[in-house]
Amino acid sequence: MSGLASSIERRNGVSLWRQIADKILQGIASGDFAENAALPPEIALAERYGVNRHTVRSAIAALVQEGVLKAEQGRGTFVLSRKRLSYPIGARTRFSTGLQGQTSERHIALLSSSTEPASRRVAEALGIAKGAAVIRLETRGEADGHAVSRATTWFDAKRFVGIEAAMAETGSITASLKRFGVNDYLRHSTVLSARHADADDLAALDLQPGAIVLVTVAVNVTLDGEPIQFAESRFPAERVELRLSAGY
Amino acid sequence: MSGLASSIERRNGVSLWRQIADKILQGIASGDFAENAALPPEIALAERYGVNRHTVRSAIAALVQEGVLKAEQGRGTFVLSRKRLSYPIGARTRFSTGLQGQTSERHIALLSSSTEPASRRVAEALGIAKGAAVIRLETRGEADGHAVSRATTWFDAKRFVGIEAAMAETGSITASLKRFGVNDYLRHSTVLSARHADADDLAALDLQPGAIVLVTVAVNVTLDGEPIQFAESRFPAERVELRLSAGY
DNA sequence: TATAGTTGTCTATATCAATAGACAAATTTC
DNA sequence: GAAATTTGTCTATTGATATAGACAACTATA
Repeated sequence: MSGLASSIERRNGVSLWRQIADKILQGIASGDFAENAALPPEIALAERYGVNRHTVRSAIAALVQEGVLKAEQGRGTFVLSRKRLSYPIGARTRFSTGLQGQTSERHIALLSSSTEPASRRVAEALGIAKGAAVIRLETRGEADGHAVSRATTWFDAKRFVGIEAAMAETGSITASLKRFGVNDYLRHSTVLSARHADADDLAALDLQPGAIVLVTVAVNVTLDGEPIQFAESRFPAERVELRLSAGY
Repeated sequence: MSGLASSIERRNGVSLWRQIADKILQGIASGDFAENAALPPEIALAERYGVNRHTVRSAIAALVQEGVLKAEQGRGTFVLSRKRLSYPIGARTRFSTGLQGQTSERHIALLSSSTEPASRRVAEALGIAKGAAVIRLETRGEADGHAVSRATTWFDAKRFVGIEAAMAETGSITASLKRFGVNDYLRHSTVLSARHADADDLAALDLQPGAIVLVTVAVNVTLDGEPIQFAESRFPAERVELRLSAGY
């Protein structure tokens, strides 16, 4: 790889400094720029990307703001360790077990909950009538104090009365479902896409505007094949990658 | 759902018109804006997103350029049918079988090929020594005349001598591997991420600058577990979604 | 045919983004 | 201590971005 000389596009709606900030992030993720080491000097980066030094400085300023880089006058600009989390995704993946070994502290925070009529999409996924009551949970996944996911989850309101309370108490979907007699469940289907983060995601995931999120839309079912949960999760692409293992 | 009022961020490196173009694309994908129907008038969109009408016009102009919308003076602006391709991904997925039923014509075009020493990443994936010769193929997947993927693939040069010729001839990885005695293979692991498209992707996938690509990095193995192929594929997020089915 | 609704074009203005050059301030190296 | 290297600050200029308002051109409908 090492996508060198893969140049920069002008007048496209994305400013040069943001594009270069993205390139530097890629460079860190791919190992081109080692962690805890100095970045090439600004003049070298400007030459490398074919832009003015001040443009590089804007990119660096944004990454310093994000906490990815640290600039020291006279010495250089340094890469703070910020490895991407690798988030396994598969039939039996749960949030807490997924990141085992990569982080020390992780849980799901319940941001808000509400009951609403099912949209067509939700109704079809859960196998209930359109307009039937569903419980919607807005949650944020956290690992080591950093937000790593932002999800919207729907349950059949009739079958899972009070699951929002269980969720707030336990901080775990799996534990909450157990209270309703669901001891095991499988991921039935997942659809993956990507887009720019919207204002909601930006705030919840502590991202800079323009950031990209990976989006998964999944249906979980019991071992009998009964759909119990429909969820859309957003992951910050700069901090998380999704891994599909063979044993899916 | 229906992320209404999820507002717009200013001075972040991404211009307002590009953010609004993204929102309109989302709206089409989510069904907020029906295909073949008229978009709300420019003034309504401007109010909805809290920007000037001219800014909305810039966004629409970009999407007209991309072929997503069609504006007609006096009548309105219309959504051209442009559904996302749903690309299945799993242990036994091949490009040609994957899109069956969704498109009529599909094949892989070989853009270029070369022999090079294996980087650390490639060597580890293929289980060969770093620096050993590998064949690199640059390909583009096409469906119905539209580019839907852009991939870089590596093979052990010793084991797959001349695979680039087979690839150019057959337009299929599966058929090419058959010539080397590989009648079946499995996807061993896949890592998923997303980023802004670089200049290469933009040209090959016919994207507008600022577009997002889904990135998969995969290792394919024979039934015996021998790694034979390492590939990084880029999919345009606005045209393709990846689907993981239960039967993975 | 008249009117309302919608897209297209034009002018003007203010701010952001990018380039350019010069020099200050801090650190490292000789 | 002097020189070289690197980040920080300042001024100036150009082009892209965003807002504002007015009006033309076209379409559909009453």
